[in-house]
Amino acid sequence: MTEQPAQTTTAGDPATARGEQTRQLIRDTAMRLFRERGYAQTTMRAIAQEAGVSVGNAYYYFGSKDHLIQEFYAQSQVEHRASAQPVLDREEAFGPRLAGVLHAGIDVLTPSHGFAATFFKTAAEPTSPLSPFSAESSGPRQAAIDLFGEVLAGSTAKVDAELRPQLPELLWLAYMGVVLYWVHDRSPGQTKTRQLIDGAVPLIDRLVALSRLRVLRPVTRQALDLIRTLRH
Amino acid sequence: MTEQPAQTTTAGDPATARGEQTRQLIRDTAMRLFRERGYAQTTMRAIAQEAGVSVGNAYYYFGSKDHLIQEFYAQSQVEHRASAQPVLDREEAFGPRLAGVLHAGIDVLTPSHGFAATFFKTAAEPTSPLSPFSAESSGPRQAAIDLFGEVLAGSTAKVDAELRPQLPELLWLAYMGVVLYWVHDRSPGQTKTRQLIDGAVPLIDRLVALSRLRVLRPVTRQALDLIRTLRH
DNA sequence: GTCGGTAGTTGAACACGTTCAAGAAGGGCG
DNA sequence: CGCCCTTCTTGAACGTGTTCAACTACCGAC
Repeated sequence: MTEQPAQTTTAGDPATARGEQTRQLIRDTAMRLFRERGYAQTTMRAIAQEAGVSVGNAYYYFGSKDHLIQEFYAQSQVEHRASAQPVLDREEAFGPRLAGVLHAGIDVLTPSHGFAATFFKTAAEPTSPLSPFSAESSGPRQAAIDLFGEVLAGSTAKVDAELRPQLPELLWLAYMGVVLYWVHDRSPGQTKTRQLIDGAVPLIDRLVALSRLRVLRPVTRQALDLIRTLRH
Repeated sequence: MTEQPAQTTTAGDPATARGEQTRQLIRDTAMRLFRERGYAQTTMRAIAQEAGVSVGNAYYYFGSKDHLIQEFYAQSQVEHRASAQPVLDREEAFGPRLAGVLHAGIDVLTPSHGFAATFFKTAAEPTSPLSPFSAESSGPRQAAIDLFGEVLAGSTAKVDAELRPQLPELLWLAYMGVVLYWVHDRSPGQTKTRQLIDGAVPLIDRLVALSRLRVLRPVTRQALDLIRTLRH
């Protein structure tokens, strides 16, 4: 439609540059329609028509309708990382850092609450490449875990030596729990989820501090052993 | 096909007795095919054909393919309750009671691991009536929570007075976590899930006992307050 | 016995996600 | 320019879950 020079705007991978703008066009159209109508109500035919391509062409770039979700997934992760940066720069204490990063994650997701909720079912399926535990999404997952690693590393918190290496992954798991709650949260503006974060963070903060307590050492060790056993 | 007397075998609700055996026939056929071929590979047409009815007739009894899952759900709950009974009769200590009931739940689910895993995605969708948190499944859910109430009530465990009323629901939530792990468990025979139960139960047992400890009182209270706030 | 209404049943039709054989576009190379 | 190969694009066709207007079977009332 629009006339443009030979080189792509983003100047990405030159080996696959040819269809790149078509790919982005389809992706952006899909994201828009998902937001406007919801996931189930957006048909592949509608996406193709609005993007001005054929149905089959959409399938050339995205193996299935679900794969379009993965696009959303990756995009959200990047936005989360970016919107968490100010918090990591500003805060020093563990609690505020964690709370800030969790809130930032929900901030990013909030505009898509309606349709994100619908598609999270796909993410829950173990066989799906969309599962946050799957190998296919290990990239975004590791990035997310690393983000919580930064939360911890940049903080002044004193953490039990045995707990420390496991903590980022545990915090990520807690974040998954927050997202799960958010998905089911029907309160206006998902305020309950905000309460969950604000309530759970001091609790986590406290528990992390308590993990160094003598009485709790055996429990801590027991729990960590279990986690190590269960990791695949 | 087969000749039978006027009264139904189960002699259930007389008001809706007429189509009851057709309903059961469709349900049983669906469950069998789900087990044999998996959920996605079983078509509504195949169910109808094998049951010897028309496709539309299956939809007369079950609003959607998903609703057939709910049937599996309810059935599993009943079986769980039944297979947990010996444990509740035999054991007196909290730990063994809890472990026994959790293992019983997985025992019931195990033959269906293949297809149950696939359909749990539907249960994760918040808008779905299949969600364990939804109003539609409040019946089975309450029954399940009550089961954990029995685990606690019949035990000799000493529990913090404030924690006690919340504990059955928390234990059910933990059970949901076990099921979630089981769904993703690819280890042969799902042995990892068994390890999870055997590892987590002593931990829970220990934490419940510790909840009465003075140092932990504030944390316990803080956590319980949060939970009460978040319940809808 | 006949009538009427409810419960049950049917199969064709619809919209959807997905596939695929066929073709078009583009570019390197003689 | 002509050739070939890869990349990209198309739209018809398939199988699926679901709907629905029409039909049949039953059963109580008159």
